[in-house]
Amino acid sequence: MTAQKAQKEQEAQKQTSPSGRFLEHPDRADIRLEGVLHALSDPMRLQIVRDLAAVEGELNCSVFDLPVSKSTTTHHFRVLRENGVVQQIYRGTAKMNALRRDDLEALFPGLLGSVLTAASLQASRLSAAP
Amino acid sequence: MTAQKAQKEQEAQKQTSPSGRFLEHPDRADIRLEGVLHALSDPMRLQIVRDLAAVEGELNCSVFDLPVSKSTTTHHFRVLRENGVVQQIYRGTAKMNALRRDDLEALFPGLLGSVLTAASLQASRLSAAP
DNA sequence: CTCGTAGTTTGACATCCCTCGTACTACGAG
DNA sequence: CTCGTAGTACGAGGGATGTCAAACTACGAG
Repeated sequence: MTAQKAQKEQEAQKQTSPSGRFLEHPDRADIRLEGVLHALSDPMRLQIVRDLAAVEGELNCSVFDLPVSKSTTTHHFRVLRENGVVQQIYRGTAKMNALRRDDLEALFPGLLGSVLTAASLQASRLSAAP
Repeated sequence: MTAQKAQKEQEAQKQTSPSGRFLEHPDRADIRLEGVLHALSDPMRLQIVRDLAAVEGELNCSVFDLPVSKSTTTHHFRVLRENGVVQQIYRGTAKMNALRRDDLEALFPGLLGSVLTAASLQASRLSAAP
């Protein structure tokens, strides 16, 4: 499922779901470059974004094998969402995550790609040097 | 003067200058993507980088008209230098600053460009909507 | 030598950020 | 209905960050 479909699904949930499990997302126009850069400047969050980019779809929180507690994981996903980097939506007990590729590309063309490339290069560089 | 020339000049100073006014810079291999993103995620520092990029050369600290005190300005330049974004060198009483374009381009191709483009786009976007 | 200019250092302060544990809620399976 | 799973909320602690003012250092001009 694409991020756009997920967004529409969330819109639908806002009107039909009785339980109020909604997640606030910034509008595209409210996403700030400084916020995005800050969100990406944490190693844990950068790893999350790389994983999300790798699968081209959406992932639930628990597939990420992060070396931190559950609360900390929640915190990092919240930062990514509040800064407009990811789209989150509840599906049953799971919370699915997807990159907001289109929004980011429209606002900051090429930025996500070069950050992902840079992260890959750095990862190779660091693992190659013992 | 280019950043490379400035670096050589600093190497020379390390051996000849009696006063010990040197500034530590990370080697290219020690520059980390997370650090660069963090350095760029502050509005003040992003503005500095944009100004440096605009002139294609080097600028001393005082040409930046930042709405903060002198100590805070020193602090921001230090963060940029310690994270490998700028090259600094003393020339008389002035401290000249230049982007480390080549190092950044080698490590993270396209990153600096897309960040600068994104910053320009955002600036237009924000100033256009009153 | 003396002075002004440019920038640093130090210390302080408020705030934010990453992390955690514990208690809690929402949902699906049975 | 009951239970297990997935994730949230709520502090709280410890460290980093952005900001400032005041005292200081280094250099060039005169």
